Amino acid sequence: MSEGRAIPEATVARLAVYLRVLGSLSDGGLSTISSEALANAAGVNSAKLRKDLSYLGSFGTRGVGYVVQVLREQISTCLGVTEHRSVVLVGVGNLGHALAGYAGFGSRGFRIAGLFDADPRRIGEGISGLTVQGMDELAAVVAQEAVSIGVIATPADAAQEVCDRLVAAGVTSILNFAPAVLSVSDNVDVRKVDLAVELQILSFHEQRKAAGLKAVL
Amino acid sequence: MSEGRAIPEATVARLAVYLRVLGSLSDGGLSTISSEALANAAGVNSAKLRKDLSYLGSFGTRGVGYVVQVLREQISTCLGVTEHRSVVLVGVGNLGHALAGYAGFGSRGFRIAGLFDADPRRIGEGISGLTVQGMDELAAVVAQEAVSIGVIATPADAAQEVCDRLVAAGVTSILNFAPAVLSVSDNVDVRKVDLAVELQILSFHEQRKAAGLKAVL
DNA sequence: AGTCGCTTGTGAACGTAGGCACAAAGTCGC
DNA sequence: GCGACTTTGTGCCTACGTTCACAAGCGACT
Repeated sequence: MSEGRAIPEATVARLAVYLRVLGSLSDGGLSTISSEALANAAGVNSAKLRKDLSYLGSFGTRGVGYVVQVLREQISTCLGVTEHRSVVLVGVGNLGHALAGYAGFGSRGFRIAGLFDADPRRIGEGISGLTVQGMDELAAVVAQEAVSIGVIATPADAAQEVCDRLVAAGVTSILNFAPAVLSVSDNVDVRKVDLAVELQILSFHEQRKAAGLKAVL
Repeated sequence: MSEGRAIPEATVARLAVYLRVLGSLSDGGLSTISSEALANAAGVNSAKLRKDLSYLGSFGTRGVGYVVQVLREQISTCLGVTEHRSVVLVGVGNLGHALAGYAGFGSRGFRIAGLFDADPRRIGEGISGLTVQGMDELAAVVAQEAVSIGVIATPADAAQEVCDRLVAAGVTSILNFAPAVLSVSDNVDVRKVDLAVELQILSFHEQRKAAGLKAVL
């Protein structure tokens, strides 16, 4: 199966999870693993896992399984996180602070190249080794550090403007934590994480469980 | 279309977004809206929006559109957020702090009924009007405040244990921010948010864009 | 009251994703 | 070297989700 094949979106999301799980397993000293075992550790069906991996090529050994190290390299290459990728973070409020201090980014292939905020009172503040800069500096940092990903952690009403500035500066992928719909041109990818939406989805299922219970009574 | 019909998972996620968008529109004084306009504001296709709404029943008016207020009530009811739903948050580190202070929960149907942490040094700390409690208090709070949703914002290695304790206390839905796969019994719903995974998905698309560019050259 | 224009609600077609089950391909023991 | 056993890679089928396109329904205007 060649590298040229289009990889489904759903598969990409799972590959990232496999990579994380493989990291722990590898730290535990495991050198090879079967699809069954890895699938269990990642919480998916083993057939689905094999199909996912088959998009990257076929480098498992029948009767044995996969070599953990090889798998990590293949997935890292596919996801483009073989060397660290630079990101900028805009909005250093509550959530922005937490993100800036999140160790998981560094250990999983990302480097925060800059922190930005529109509020003059926050500029100059130091957060985990970085200094918060004003929005005027954004374009220069993005260009100089070859940043391709921007993270938006501003209030909703500022999100679209920040997004536009990021795109203007050359960013082509955006991770948006603000509860707002962003409109961007086709060549820019946006992923959104809305914490309240996640809770509401869970709430829906709770609602269903409660309704089901009532029906039984 | 009756309430009894099963609502697809994908639709539920979008309903939460519609509800958010309707909130802003309603604040802006709008009283009715067409599927086309709402779809634009929510960033989806209008046919999809109509189909989504049709799962709740049919209360649009042909030639006119939907009454904003009615729509909000219908969606709120469906999602089970007509009155505030209580949640508990476990893990008051970097991210936990941010979540505890997030105003969006309150305004979108949720109330934080308790903050918990295993670290004795954090117990007693006050965060946005609440006091951090020890894990021993968890079960009592869950029972007393009728909490059905738990949020895990601990390090990965503590996540499974915290999850088990939440379930034992009676929580039936979990939102997991820890980069770990949780195993739970079938009657418990888990949603996970992994910040690094989100970035890796964006990274993948960047990788593709770069590869495409190279192919052109 | 009748007609016209607009918008909903939905059937039908299409595309994507998931899961089973099995042949192919390798290892290990003898 | 050979046979038994293990595990991969994948073809096929089913289920889910998305999009199109249009008939049915409602209000506004005459």
